[in-house]
Amino acid sequence: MLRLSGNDGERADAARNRRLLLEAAVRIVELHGPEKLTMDEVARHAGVGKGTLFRRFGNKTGLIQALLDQSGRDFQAAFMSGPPPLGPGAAPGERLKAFGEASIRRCEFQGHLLRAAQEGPEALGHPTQRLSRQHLGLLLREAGTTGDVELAAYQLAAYLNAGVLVHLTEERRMPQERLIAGWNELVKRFLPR
Amino acid sequence: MLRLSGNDGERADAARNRRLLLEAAVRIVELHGPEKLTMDEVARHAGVGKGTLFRRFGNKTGLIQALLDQSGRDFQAAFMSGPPPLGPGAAPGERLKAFGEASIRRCEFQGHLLRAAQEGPEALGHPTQRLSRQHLGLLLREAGTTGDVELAAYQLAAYLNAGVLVHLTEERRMPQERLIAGWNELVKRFLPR
DNA sequence: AATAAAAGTGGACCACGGTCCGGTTATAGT
DNA sequence: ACTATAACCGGACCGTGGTCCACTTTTATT
Repeated sequence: MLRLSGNDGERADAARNRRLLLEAAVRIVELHGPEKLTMDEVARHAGVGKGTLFRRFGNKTGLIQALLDQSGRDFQAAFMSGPPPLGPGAAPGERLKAFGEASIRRCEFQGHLLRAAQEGPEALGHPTQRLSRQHLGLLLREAGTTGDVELAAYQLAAYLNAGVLVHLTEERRMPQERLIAGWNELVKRFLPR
Repeated sequence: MLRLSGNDGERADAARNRRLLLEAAVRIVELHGPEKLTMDEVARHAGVGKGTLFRRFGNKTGLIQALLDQSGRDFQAAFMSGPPPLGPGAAPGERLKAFGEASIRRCEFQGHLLRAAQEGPEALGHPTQRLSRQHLGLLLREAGTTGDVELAAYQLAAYLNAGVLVHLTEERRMPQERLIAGWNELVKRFLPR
């Protein structure tokens, strides 16, 4: 029987192409902005067929998530096991504030990509989003919030949606500080007094 | 100089085609569901060219908004000038609760269309959504909520987003009553105690 | 009734996301 | 080295949303 020897169950040529594709995508975004990121162009710049691109990343959302993967992992690691106030060690209320602030700041540079990755009917079911809500729910419970905590997590997460945040900053021209202050107010409303 | 005589600045043939197109769209949605609502099919069933369809409604979102227009106008009229508790006359807190409940119930039958109409980067800037947020902000102010009321309206509206609501009901299988109770809890958090 | 301009019309055309499948290549076992 | 097979590859192809523009129809004016 045949077995794979690549470290991730991925053949060497496939791994090479994944690298080429990601590099091409990064170059396109840096040079021409996220709106020019089309699947055809990525494949073309990588010198690879379109089928390969879709086999590697599933769809455009998957490609964008791969692009965001590094900073996404960093972010997850930070709030799951990093230093306070984002990570464990601080009071849950402080961690909630830090979580929102970090999310909002992340939108400054990656807002458009994040929005693209978060739109579509299935986005809310994606593991990354689930993890965020789970984390929010956990902190709320730790903080002693009563009632339907699961829904409360959805309510908090809804405000941190990249589509909302980008609209607020670009269309409504609200500075980050205001969005962060708004988040802190919101969090305070959820904490028991 | 030429002038239009149609009541809405629309030529007779154009009005006829608008009617045909809307009827075709309604038929398609009723018969085969919203996912089968393609612009080509609508034009074909209406016996009209695609260019005409796009001239009338701008884009697919515009067509869907036109489909939702009737119930949307009813809803707006209800909370702007209808009977309490949705309309003026009731306490602002009660009106807020009624607003959310009505929004959530509307999603039961029109969720998928509403979601389609609300996705995309420009949806948050659409007049309908602006009006909703304005209304929420007004009620919050009337209720004596302090702080950044404008952002608070965004925070409330974010939970009533059709994408969120549909996900909650269909993916997470939450009953409407729970979503409504969650809304009431949320509203309570925004009211001064 | 004739006229001219504004408004409307339709379908060819385009870009993009996504699928499919016959041919190719890397890999494990011999 | 040879072979079998799973994984990979590329690009032709499709559906959909949206644009474009030469042609037709309505309408106010005369």
